[in-house]
Amino acid sequence: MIQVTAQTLGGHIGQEVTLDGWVHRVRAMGNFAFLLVRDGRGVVQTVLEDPRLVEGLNLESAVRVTGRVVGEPRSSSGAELRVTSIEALSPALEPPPFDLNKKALEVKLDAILDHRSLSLRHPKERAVFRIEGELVECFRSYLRGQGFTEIFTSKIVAAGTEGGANLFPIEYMGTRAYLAQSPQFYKQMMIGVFGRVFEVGHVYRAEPHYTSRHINEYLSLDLEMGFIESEEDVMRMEMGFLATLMGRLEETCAEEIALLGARIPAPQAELPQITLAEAKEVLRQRFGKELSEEDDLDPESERLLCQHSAEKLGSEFLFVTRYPISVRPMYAMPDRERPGATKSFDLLFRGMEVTTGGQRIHEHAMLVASIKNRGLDPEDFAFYLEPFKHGMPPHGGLAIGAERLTSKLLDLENIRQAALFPRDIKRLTP
RNA sequence: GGGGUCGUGGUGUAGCGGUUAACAUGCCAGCCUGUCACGCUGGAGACCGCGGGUUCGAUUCCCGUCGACCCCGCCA
Repeated sequence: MIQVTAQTLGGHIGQEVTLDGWVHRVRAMGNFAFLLVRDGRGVVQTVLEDPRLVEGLNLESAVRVTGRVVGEPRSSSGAELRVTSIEALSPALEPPPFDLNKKALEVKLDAILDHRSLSLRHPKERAVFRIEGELVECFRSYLRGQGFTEIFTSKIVAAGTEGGANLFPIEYMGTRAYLAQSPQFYKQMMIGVFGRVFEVGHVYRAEPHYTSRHINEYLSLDLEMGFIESEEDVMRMEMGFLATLMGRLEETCAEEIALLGARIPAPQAELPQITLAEAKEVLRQRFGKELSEEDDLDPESERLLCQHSAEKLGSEFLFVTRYPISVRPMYAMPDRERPGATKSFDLLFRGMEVTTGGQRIHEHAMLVASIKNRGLDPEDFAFYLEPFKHGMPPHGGLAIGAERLTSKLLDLENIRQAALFPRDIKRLTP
């Protein structure tokens, strides 16, 4: 017997096939019925000449249906499966808590997350994660093509990379450890080994915030590259990745993108960039918003700048560069030409910061001085500092928040919708 | 840590100082041979989050509490 899926059914007209999936909807028409079977990626309309075949089968029951595929102009898909038998592999014990077969899942976020394993069955909910999976896959394949090596660093660490305030402490063999807030130190250390590395992994932030763009565990797409001329090399790498991603998503996720009604930006070889100082000037002149020199951008400014970029600079992306030393971590490379500034950047997209990156300090003495300037003790960073005594090339890197990029790409209202099982200030289950 | 909004059948909403608490969807029963958000008829399902107060009377007003969501600081 031929096994088909929602994707492949149309190629088997005239054949006897089986299809595995879940009872998505039943439309009983009297002497016959339409049974919609949802499988891992699509939904197939099947026809039952005897509607009693589904009697007593709740929605969401796992079934194996057998029948013949026929071309059928009356069906909007052009083909349908005429079912001769239905095997209930695992009947649903009760109806689902909300309607999974409507066009949109009209349920409050709270209920969606409380019943995550069920809400994800909705075609639109799960589409988000097929796209997110493609995004990660593209990140990997693009960087491999650029000579990067994938690394897997420990998420259990002895100290944080940028201060200790927002770390999750854990009990570790009688001593205190922390969940990693970033693979920063390790990816830099691996520059001395591979030259170019990347990592896809969860990172942890214990910040007690509750907003639509924060979760306490998020997927960080990190890269770090050695032998660079400046942070511009890192920005170019990100532009290359993003252009490739946009083209690829349109190819591999067309169905999901259409289902979600998402607007994927057209691939652009170059993305606009402005310095932080220029950005503040735009905010002042165009939007009447005053920010002091030390201020970082607040969320409203990020939204306004993206509006500006879309309207005047021809892109929904915008690099903001040359952040001051005061708002960047100790490893950020100072800009020799502009005292007080660093060779760093953020990437804004549709109103949100989706990336932070920059060139790093690679000279041992300068790094030690920077650590001391922050009131930190270089002794505490001995393991990190070691490779810097042994030929650490000029290097830089960045981190992309996968859920943030995904949620903005798909116009999701809340970042939690781009996390399978989000961890936030209140939610530890499911 | 600070500020705001909201808690009404399974789900999503409406309403309001006195109501048989409404609508949609789901569920149950019946009808329907081409639906694709199928349709039609009937039915069940809510002590209006919890506690206290004001009032002749509170789901409605006030206070507290718990919960949810949003914004800010910070960040991806």
